[in-house]
Amino acid sequence: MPTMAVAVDLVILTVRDGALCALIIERLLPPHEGSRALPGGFVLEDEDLEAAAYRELAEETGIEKFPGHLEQLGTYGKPDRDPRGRVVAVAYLLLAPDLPIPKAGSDARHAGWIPVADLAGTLAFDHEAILSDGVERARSKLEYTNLATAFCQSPFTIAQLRQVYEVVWGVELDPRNFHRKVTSTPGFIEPTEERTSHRAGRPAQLFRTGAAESLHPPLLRPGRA
Amino acid sequence: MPTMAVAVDLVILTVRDGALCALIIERLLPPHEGSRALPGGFVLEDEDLEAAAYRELAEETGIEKFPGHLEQLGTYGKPDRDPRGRVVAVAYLLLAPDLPIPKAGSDARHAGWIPVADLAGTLAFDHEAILSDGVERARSKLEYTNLATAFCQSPFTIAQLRQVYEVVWGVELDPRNFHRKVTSTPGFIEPTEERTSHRAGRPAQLFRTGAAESLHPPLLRPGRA
DNA sequence: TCAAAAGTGTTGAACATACACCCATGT
DNA sequence: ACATGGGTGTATGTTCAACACTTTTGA
Repeated sequence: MPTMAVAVDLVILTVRDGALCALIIERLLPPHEGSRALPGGFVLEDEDLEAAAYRELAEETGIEKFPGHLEQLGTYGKPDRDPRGRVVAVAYLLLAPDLPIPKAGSDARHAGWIPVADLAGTLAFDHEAILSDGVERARSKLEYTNLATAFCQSPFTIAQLRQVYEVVWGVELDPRNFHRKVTSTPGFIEPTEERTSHRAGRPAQLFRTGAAESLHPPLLRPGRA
Repeated sequence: MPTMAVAVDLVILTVRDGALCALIIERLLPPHEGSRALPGGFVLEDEDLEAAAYRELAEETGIEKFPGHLEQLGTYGKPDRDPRGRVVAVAYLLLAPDLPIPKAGSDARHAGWIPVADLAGTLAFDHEAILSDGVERARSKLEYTNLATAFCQSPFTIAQLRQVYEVVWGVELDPRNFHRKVTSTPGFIEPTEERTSHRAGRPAQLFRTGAAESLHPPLLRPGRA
C-alpha cells in the first residue's frame, strides 16, 4: 500500500480596491524558488485536514483567528505535479475580508494581496489551475448563498456588499433593486442599530451576516446589467 | 515530511425501481469484515486520482467502461477514520444509469444496488457521511445542470427523465410543465428521430443528452409540487 | 370506443428590471 | 442651497404553476 505526502494549499480571496485579490506568497526555497505560489504546507502525522489549513493560514498571515468562510475546494493529485515527488494537495478556499497582512509570516516568506487578474502565468506548480477553480467556485457561490458577506467586515453597508458582487462577477448592479433584494430575503443579512458616519450623502444602515447560508431562489445572477 | 496512504472511495448512484440506489460492496477483509461499504481502494504510486477511481470502478463492477458522469466529491482525512492507520480518502461521485452488476467483482467482493434509504447506520468507516454528501451533491446538481440525463440510458423519454427528478428530490412534478421546460431549454436534451414502442398510450419521442452542462436559470427546483 | 400516456394552449400570480422620485447628511 | 449617496414606489415585461384540452397509440 503506497504512501505519499499530503499537503493543503489555500486559495484566499478578498475584494480590495475594486479588484478580486488572492493572498500570494513568494517562495524562498526550491522548487520554484523566488516565484509566486499559494500559501500551503504539508499535513502532519495526526492532524486533521481542516486543522492543517487553519494552521497554515495562521503561519502564513501571522493572524491567529483569520475571519471568513473556509471550505474544501478540491484535491489535486497528478503524479508529476510536484518535482519533489508524489504530493497530493487538498485545496481549501477562504473568502475573507480585506485585512492588512503583516509583512512576513512566521517562516519569513513574504505574503501579500495580488489581483487575480495579474497572476496569469506566474504561479508555481499547478497553483494557477487551483486558483482558477477557487475563483470559479466563489463566483457560483455568490449566486445562491449569502457568502458575499464573508468578504465584508462586520458591520457593513449594502453598498459595500453590492460592490463585492460587482467585483467578483464583473458586472454593474442597480443599487436600488439590489437593496430591495437583499433586505427582503429572509436570513440573508441582519440589520443593526448603527449607521455610517459618512463622507457624503445620507448615512447608510449597517448590517451583519444573516443565518441562512443557502437560499433557494438565486439571489442574483451574473451577466445582467 | 509525513506520508500517508491515499484511497479513492466511490459514491455510485442510480435510479432503480423508483428509488435512489447506491452501489455497495460487502467487505471480505478486516477491518469491518462482513459489513457494507462504498467501493474503493488505494491509489497506486504513479497513478492519477481520477485514473484510480476508474480502475476501482472497473474492478468492483466488472464493467470496463461504466457510463455516467464522474466528478470529485471531496476528501476525507480525519486521522482516526481508518483503524489501519492514517488514510486520506478522495471521494468521487458517479451518476450512472441502472445497469445490472455482475455478481462479484474481480476481487470476489459482492457488489449490488441498495436503496440509500436502507443504508442508514450500516456502512463501515465514515462512508455514511460520504454517501450523504454525495446524495446531497446529486440533489443540488440536478437543479442547475442537465446531469439528470446521466441517470438515463440513451435514448430516453421525457417521462423517464422526469422520474429521475421525482425520485432524487422526492417530489411530484407536473408532466406537462416538465415537458415544456426541458424541451424549451437550449442544450438540455437533443431530440432523436426514434419513438418508443410502448405498453400503453401514445408513443413518446426519444432524446439524448444535450451539450450544455450548466444552465443559468435553474431548470427546476425541489420542494414544489 | 375506451383507457392511458404524450404533448399543447391559456390564464392569473409572482417576480424582475428599469427608472422616477423622495430622504438625510456634509459642505 | 446643492451635491452626494441611501432608500422607496411603481409600471412594464417575463417566467411559472395550474389545469383544460387535444393527440396517438393498444386493447
